[in-house]
Amino acid sequence: MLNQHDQKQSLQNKLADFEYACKGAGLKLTHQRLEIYRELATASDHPAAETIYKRLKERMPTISLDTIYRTLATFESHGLIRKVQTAESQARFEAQMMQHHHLICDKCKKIIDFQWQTFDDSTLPDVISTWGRIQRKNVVLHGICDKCLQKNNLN
Amino acid sequence: MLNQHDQKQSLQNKLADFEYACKGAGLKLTHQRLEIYRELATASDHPAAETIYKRLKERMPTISLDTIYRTLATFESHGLIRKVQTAESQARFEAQMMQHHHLICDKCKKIIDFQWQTFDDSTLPDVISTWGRIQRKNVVLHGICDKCLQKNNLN
DNA sequence: CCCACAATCGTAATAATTACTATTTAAGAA
DNA sequence: TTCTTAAATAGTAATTATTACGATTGTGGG
Repeated sequence: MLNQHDQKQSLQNKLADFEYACKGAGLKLTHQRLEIYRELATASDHPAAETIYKRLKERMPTISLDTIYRTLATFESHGLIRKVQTAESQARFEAQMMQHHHLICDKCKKIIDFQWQTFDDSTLPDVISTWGRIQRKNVVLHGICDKCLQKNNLN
Repeated sequence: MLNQHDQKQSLQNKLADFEYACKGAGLKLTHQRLEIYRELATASDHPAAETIYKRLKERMPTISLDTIYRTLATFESHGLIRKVQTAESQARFEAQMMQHHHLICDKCKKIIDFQWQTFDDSTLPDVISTWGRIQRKNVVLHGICDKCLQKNNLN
């Protein structure tokens, strides 16, 4: 497990890792894949496929929405990115693969990443032991962010 | 906060609470709403709208899919049920409103509820404090359940 | 440089959800 | 109990999100 410092991996390194992973998986390194990955890796807002499409279209006017969806699915199946669990209708994605947790504003739907080492180190309750093989344990916090509280005078 | 024992609330009590909540919210107590709620309250598999529709159609042949969606949305906005966060395209629902957590099999997509008092009692990391107002904190565990492990010889 | 085949583009199709309108029904008043 | 009215439903149409398809393009190995 990498430490706090390593999480702030430079974009350079991420892209290098990405290229290496593509090579290893036999995935051709296309312009589109590189740009889609770069877009997701630099985005901090866990964008939906449609959002990525709109952003990329500025730089790559001919890119197709199908390519975005297909590529994101490919990336996910190779463990390069993850689909974020939300209760929204549109799926959202993230390139951050290090252990982290989510803080979700139920008003503006903004998702923030955070670390919680104490939780990561904790042992699961006994009932779980017979269930199967646990691969990930994550915390999801829901609430209203400060900005929304002030905007709507909900405080 | 109710204790462990109260969580195993009888269907009778749940339905009574439901009727009371509808009355309080000015929601008409229709046959459809009652049956949709009953179906969800007795289901243990966090069903999708479509699933509820199929099940109810046996007993209520004329019920419309639109009613299922509309009613579930109404229930959710009144805090009677919750939309479960998944990475699937279909939204899934639950009537269990007591504090609990989810264990999800990434193979068969089955979702199991579990309790974790130690986690519920834990305090959040400091970074969170300035974010806004936290309303829920939940754990989501991902993995492969025993059944799937044996079926696919993944163990 | 050329070739094979994987990947893309543009569009069509499907899946999931929401909207619309005529009709029905719950629930309060008479 | 019957009447009244607004809310809710059924059936269907429309929209949104995602996936599929077939012709064309482009990567990467030889």
